Amino acid sequence: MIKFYNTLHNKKEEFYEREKGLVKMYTCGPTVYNFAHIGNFRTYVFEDLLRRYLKYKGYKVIQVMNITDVEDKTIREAKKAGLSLEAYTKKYEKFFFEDLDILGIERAEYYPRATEHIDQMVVIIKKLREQGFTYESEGSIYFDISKFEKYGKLSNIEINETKSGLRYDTDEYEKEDVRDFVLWKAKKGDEPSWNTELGVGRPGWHIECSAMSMHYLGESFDIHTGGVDNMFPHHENEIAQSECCTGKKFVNFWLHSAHLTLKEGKMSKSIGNILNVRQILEKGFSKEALRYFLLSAHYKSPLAYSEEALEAAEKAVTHVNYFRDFIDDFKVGSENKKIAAHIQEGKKGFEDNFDDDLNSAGALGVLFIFIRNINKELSNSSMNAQNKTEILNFLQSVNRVLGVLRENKKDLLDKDIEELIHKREEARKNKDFSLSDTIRNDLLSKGIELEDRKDGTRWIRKK
RNA sequence: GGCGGCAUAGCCAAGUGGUAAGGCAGAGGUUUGCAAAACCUUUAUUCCUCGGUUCAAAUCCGGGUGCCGCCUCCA
Repeated sequence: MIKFYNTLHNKKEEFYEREKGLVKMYTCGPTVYNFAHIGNFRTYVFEDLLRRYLKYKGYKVIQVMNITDVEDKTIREAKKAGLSLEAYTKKYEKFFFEDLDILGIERAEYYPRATEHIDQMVVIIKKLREQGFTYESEGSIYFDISKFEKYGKLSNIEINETKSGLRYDTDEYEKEDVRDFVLWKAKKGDEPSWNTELGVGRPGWHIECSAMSMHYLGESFDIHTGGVDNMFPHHENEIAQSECCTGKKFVNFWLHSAHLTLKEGKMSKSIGNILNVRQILEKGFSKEALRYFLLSAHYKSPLAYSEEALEAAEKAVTHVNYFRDFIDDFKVGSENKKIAAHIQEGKKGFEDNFDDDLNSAGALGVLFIFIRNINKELSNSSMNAQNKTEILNFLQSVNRVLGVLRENKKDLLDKDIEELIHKREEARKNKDFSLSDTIRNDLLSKGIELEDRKDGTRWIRKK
């Protein structure tokens, strides 16, 4: 039984799907006007964890992640760069997908671009207009939130209690109420525009997600996720426009992830305290360490960035990988009856934690206890081939969710390294320690670490 | 001003009524040609503070303090 903290009701709830065995989820994706920063990726890793765990539990998952390629920022930055909107956004879209791969984030089933779904947006806006939920002002179409009584339900915003003295840029908006939001923006200047039944213009940001989610997942679906900052107004607006359009409940479960923070507060482009994936790798951290760091705290707790935390993550990831390699290289002997029990315990602990609102931090704790138990077991007794296979299978199954194991060194075996190790073995036998140390240091400088054990020398790639 | 969240060891971080997981760092040990790594052992009488409920509280309730998020584009 899986439980999720459902923001819609502010409590943990048992998960249920609309269609047996199938989970349809929509995850708010990137606005492709720049590199996504690692705070953005905290949310994408959380969503990946959600997706992978649902699959681990046997669900078929259909995930949609939108690519926002038309809104104020993409238009502004494309113009600044002297590129067409398409040329400009495709560039960052490409970087985005590369970064997803670096972090081991599984691909969603659909990555719709807003610019390719204008028709679907127009259909929704027309329906809303027919039903009297909108009004027009200077060619733009706005959603009238006073027509939707549930407005504010998700974020617990009392719409009459807005901060007094709060300043809105009234020059830019011609709304009747400042909290109304725009569905369709009339063409301004030389902005990109589409000639539609609604006139010449472009869609507002909020309608993009409603249109793309309902197009691929239907009028009602199971899970919608995003960062907490999107709860209001974006998700609130999505609910309003979608439910007013269809008359049906939009989404059953809303999951929101907390921010990655720095001393200055949350990581955000407007504060300027951002780091992207490539910058982390340039500092010398591995991609697995970054992923581990991002899932080392529960997704609903703010996570503080620091290099110390990344260093700890790096060591922890190496620890797990070292263990996998140790098992992989283990010379089997007789059966060890305790191993199956440890695996069972580990599996239960892992699932209990993930069932409980994706408690990845708790699950990692279980994994390390498992590693210690097996190490202890093997330090003074042996195991047979079946034990070994079962341990490796368990690690693989856990890793299908966590994604922190590096490629098995045997997949990238390097003949030269093996040869050098052999040469060093000879030198050591001949007590030529200066040669053996030289070889060891050379390899270390290439990131290959040697370990002299009773049964020979092993090597691991540090990163 | 309104709404919400958080406060656990040197650092990071689980734990929501039954007597403090785990990672990193530190200490001791095993091992080693010497190392490094690995492995083992160990490290919070106590969970921001003050009161209350209870046989029992880090966990529930009330007051206080501090930090953060949202209320405006934002993962």
